[in-house]
Amino acid sequence: MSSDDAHLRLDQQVCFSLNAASRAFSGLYRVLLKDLGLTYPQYLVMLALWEHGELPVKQLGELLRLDSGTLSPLLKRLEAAGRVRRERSARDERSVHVRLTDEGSALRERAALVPRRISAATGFDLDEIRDLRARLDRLTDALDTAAREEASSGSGAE
Amino acid sequence: MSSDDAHLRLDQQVCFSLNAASRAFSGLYRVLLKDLGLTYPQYLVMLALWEHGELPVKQLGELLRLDSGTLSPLLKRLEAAGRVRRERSARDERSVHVRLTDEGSALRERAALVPRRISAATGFDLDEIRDLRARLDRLTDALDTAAREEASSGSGAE
DNA sequence: CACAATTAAGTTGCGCACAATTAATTCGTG
DNA sequence: CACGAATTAATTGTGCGCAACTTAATTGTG
Repeated sequence: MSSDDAHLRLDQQVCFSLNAASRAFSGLYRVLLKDLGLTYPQYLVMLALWEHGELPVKQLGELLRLDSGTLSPLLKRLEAAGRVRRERSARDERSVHVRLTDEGSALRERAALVPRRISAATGFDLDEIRDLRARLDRLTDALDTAAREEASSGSGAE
Repeated sequence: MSSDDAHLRLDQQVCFSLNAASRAFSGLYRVLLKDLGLTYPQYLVMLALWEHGELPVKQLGELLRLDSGTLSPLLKRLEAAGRVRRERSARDERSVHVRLTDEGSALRERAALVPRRISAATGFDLDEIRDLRARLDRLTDALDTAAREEASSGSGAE
């Protein structure tokens, strides 16, 4: 209704475009990971484990920005599928360590082609990818900060 | 293990960054929309209705890239909250038209501030936003195309 | 006109994301 | 050492996204 409708609408569409792109990625990953019996979030967990070997749930959550409400059932499914094992730490019984089974490690070979096919599908070159990633990470930081501020000013004690 | 690990890992992170940015947006919208009693997907539906007044579910799905499996329950919730009404079209009884209630229309005023606050939170200027959106839309198209090709070559007749 | 193919919504089932809560363990401080 | 605060996972509940399927109406073709 005001004069800056165009501005406002455009802006709304950044999030919309972002959302669409994110879902498009998921769709492609879904197809590529189907044979491996992995979802995209499960694939991310496997990537982290292939790189680090073993991780406490806490650290996995920090790496992937996911909380236990998401990770606990996800890890349960990965364990049921024989890809990982979970065991309480002896040193700190609050902590649960996730590590690959032999089957989980072996899956790495079969997943080797995935990144290349994703890369090819984007049609972006390395510089473009780097640039896009940088912008997105900057955006994420800005949004996270704003959300925290809104949350604390909205109902907080000030 | 191969020489292009860096390339592969970077690439994986585009999707990761994208996903993170998308969730960060959701988080901020969640805070801003809380008072209105809307989720972000519900807000998108309301935006479409505020713009078009009334829409068949089919067209709503095309605008938002969502299918009936997602929209049907979402619209049911919006209807239960008194924001929209659904009625079967008289001309074509397969089609269901969604239109705003008075309460739904009135909500527009209260949502007027949201885009501005989102815009401010990104820290991006108009050109940057336009550019980012263009890249993301290009990416989405490329990924959608690739997913379709993978799907048809994976199990299709050719 | 009849009937197969198509189209539009809805339903079911599964997995993810996240808020809120709970349970168990560890830490910190008196 | 005791006990409250903090930390770590897990659980519960709600909503979204999507595949697969169902139901009902319309369209197209003979």
